[in-house]
Amino acid sequence: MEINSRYLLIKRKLFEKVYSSLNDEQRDAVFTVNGPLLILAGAGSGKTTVLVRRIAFIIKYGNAYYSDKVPAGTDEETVKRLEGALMLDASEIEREVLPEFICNPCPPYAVLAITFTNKAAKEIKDRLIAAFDDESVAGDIWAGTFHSICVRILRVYGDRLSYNSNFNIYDTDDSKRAISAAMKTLKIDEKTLPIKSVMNAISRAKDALMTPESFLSENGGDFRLRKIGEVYEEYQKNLRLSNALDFDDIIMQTVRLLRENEDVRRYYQNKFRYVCVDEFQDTNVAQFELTALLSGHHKNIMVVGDDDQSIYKFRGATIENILSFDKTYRDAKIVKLEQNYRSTQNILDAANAVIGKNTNRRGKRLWTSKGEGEKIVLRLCEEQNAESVYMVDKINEAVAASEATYRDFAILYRTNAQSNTIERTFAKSGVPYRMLGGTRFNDRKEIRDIVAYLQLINNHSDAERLLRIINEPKRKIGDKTIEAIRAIASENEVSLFEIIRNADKYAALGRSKDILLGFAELIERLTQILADGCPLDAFVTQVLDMSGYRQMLIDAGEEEKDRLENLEEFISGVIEYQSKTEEPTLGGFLEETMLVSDVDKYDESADACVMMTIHSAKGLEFPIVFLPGMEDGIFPGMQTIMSCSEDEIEEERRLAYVAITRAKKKLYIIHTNNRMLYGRTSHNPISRFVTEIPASLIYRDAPPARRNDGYSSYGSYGSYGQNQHSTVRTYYSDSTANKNRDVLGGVGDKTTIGKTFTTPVKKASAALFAEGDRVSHITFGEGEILSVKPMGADVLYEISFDKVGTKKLMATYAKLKKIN
DNA sequence: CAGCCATATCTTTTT
DNA sequence: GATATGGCTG
Repeated sequence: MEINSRYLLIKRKLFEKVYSSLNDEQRDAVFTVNGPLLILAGAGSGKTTVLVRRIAFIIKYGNAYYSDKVPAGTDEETVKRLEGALMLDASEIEREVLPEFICNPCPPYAVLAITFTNKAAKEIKDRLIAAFDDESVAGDIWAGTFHSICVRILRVYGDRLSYNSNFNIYDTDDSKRAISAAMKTLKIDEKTLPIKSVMNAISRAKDALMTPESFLSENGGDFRLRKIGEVYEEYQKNLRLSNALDFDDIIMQTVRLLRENEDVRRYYQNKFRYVCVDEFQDTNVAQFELTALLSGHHKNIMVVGDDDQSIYKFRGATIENILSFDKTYRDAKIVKLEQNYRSTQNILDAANAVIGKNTNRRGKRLWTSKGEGEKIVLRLCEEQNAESVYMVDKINEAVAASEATYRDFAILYRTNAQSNTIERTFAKSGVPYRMLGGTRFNDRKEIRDIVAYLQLINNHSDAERLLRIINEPKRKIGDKTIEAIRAIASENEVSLFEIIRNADKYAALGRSKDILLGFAELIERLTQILADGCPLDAFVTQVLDMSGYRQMLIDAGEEEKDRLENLEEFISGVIEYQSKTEEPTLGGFLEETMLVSDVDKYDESADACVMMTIHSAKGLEFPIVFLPGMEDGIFPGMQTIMSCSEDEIEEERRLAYVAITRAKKKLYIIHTNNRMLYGRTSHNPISRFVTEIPASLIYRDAPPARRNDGYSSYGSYGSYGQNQHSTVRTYYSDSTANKNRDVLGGVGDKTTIGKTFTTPVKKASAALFAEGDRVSHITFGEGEILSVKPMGADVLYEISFDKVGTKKLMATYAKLKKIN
């Protein structure tokens, strides 16, 4: 063989040995450095490892592996030496041999890694620090969320879009208030046009990079959409006057900045030699465009994702981004990671079977070297309490047998509504648990208020924050005064604060002018105190004192004690920020407050079961997973079923795939005969996704035999039931044990259960109306019933409304009235 | 302007 | 069934 080929071959072997802890595909992904690269990473396939090691590889070795360059003077002797080096152990090779292959390595500041969540960004940063053993190298790498990276760019170049660099960020709640205000200005009634749908439409428009102008010109024909477009226009105008951006703006305006400013675009395109994007299946149009722009010069864009785990369509993600990546980037290389390091083969087979029913996917098949493992346990319970009790029992059994500890268990549900029953049962049982997704600390009123003060001090133009606190504590500034200020401000196209500061110049503000001037002075004095170098924590205290906010809470006495405590905690947060930040500033603190939620810092060390929605479980793994409520009507939900849209069913199926693949060792699937939902008992059939799992993978855990009441509709495994029954008892320590046990076993005299069981469940509002009837609906107005279809316990009406066209409505939800 | 009662609503959520 | 919001009244 020719000397050059031998050299290249042995070089690659040396790299492969050093990276032998990775599998072939993972290694290929790490070594592929140049050009567009799509990594299709199945659940549990070591995605983050690959991402981090690839970045480290790029910085250490550049294109060393795939480069065909052979150094001048390479001869037989060189090759012999390298062949000899193969005998060395991996760390020796890495230390002594690999450096001679370095080929055009990349400085750390030229690498950009983008994620969706702070948690993911932090994990990548931490692992990079570990990889380099040198914090400064890792620190130079741009690793952050889409939003944090865009804000970083906008703080520098925002002036090109006429944003001041101290712009504020509006979260969903602020933006809701602002949209509501815009609708008021336009005299659009929130009843005819629900604010939620307006918010959603505007948000989707921004995701798709549509300006108010393009939105209006595209949708001018439709009355409803035109109204939404007008709100969008007004809202956007106000954001600008407030020198504020909402979450969607942060991305969209960055794209605009890069598109419209060649020098800025060039600067970042030259800067970022390598762009890496995590969770690519969750990107929307704007984010896709952003990554394309940033990588537009060097074209070294790597994206990792899993089309089968795309579950955020409702917030604008377009699965097409990942499905057609190689159409956008014709020369893209695709690497599939299908080896799973998390679950047993049974669990993977179940997941493969379910997701295999989807058509709109690239196709992957997860496998593991772990072996089959236990079967998936399928359990039918009578109703939702029994379902919860079953989970408690299984957890107690396993813990008592020392097979697991509490933290090994996760309960994943489709909707938060399911969590109530579950939580109640767990609370009674004494099993320690942790529930994710409650109200966040930062969403509390007092925290939002103090943050609003700080935001207003940071950026006097911020209208929403000003309105939030101008009368908090009460300053006798009422609606009329505010309306007057608004009118003047809007007329002059200046900020509200500007008007308030000059309140004495406007006759309309006559009576309130002293109060308004006093408020302006308060804000300006505080601004001065900060400018004079007051440390942040002391400053926040000043704000609380001078504004009278703290006094207001103290005066309220015992009732508001919690709020005072929360404010103390907030100040601790400020102190924490100060100590970890080199140059703490108010702006920096506020940015972190807005862009970093407190959800990701829950205590993982506590030995407790975890409960959360399937959505929030994405990316996590647990030895034992319970999936309660696996019923058609819940999962997939009623809305999805009624939409009759294959796309939406596929999205739900992906969610089912995510749910199944969270489990490492054991998976419990639970469904019930009767379920109380929205105040009604419904009997849902088992989820279609469960029926898609091959029976051979499933063990049906039959409930214990019922008392001789003739209703044992399921095959009764009497002895098993008895057995389990007594096992259960052992672990209950408190007084509620008997009650729980009764529900589970169905042995007791729970009349309610008996009733639901014996009486056929009433058809909700069955056949109240017939085909041809004229009905009226609270939002849709009047219409004619086209068809009546019984569906489970409910009835589906297809109604042709006079004003809004044909809609399908469930009798239970649609409050319909007959008209004669 | 605050507090109370009536009413509507009922996926999924991070930034 | 539970909750959040809104409108109304004192």
